[in-house]
Amino acid sequence: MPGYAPSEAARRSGFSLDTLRYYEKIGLLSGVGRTSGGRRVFTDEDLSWLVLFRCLRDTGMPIAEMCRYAELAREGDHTAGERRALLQRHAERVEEQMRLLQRQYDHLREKIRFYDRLPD
Amino acid sequence: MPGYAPSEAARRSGFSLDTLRYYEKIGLLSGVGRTSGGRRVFTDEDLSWLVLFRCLRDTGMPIAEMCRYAELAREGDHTAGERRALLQRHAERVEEQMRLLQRQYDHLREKIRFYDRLPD
DNA sequence: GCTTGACCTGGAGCGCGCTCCAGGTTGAAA
DNA sequence: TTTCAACCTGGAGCGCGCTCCAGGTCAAGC
Repeated sequence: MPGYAPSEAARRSGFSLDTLRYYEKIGLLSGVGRTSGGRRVFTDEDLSWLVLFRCLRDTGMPIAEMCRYAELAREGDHTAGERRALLQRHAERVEEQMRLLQRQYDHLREKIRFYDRLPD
Repeated sequence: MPGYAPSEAARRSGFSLDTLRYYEKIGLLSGVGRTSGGRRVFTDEDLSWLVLFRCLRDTGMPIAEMCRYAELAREGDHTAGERRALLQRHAERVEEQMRLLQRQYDHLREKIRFYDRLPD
């Protein structure tokens, strides 16, 4: 079990130190270890949670929903079905989001082409 | 020149009444006409601006940048090059955004498949 | 032992993009 | 003529997701 200092965890996860502390404060990330002096020590497992949070945030999941997911995971294996369903619903929203983004990107490209057809 | 009531403009653009007023207040949408009684009348041109704003918002452009674009447009034809460049830079950011979204969507799908492989 | 920089906590503050409210006006339909 | 929903203005408030700050502690290197 290596154990990472806060700055290292921040670097690896892409979250700021403040955000890591914030995630712990709101109970999204829980059970982060401490040194005898009270400093955080992040494990590989913490890091893999952070990787997941990064994925979910980048795809637009609200923090409240990530909290719900984390809470379910803490409750144990019997919540696996509910967790899967939560991710599945989110994935569908992401698909919709990707379609919208593509559609609006196409409009944007067309608008740019309009400028390209302009004289001078 | 048809001319649309606020509620009709809201319906057609997908923005709320408050948002339409807000966009006018901050100078994003300018020169919106009024009836003698002071009520807004949106033209087809206003509507096509709103369609553009919808496209830019949906693709994540900050409002300040849309203001900049609108301001350039008001300055006249000689700013066409700058406007094109602004949209082009935005389009590149959108491409990056789409790549990230796709990547994280793939991770999400993989995570869901992990649940699918679970017993019961 | 001293310095220094990384870290701690609790809590306030912020930037964005709206959204809501109070209190008043308008205008089309009945 | 009356009604009443839609609209007006100015300004306050909000939800989100951090971000910053003060005031202090810890620990590695000199």
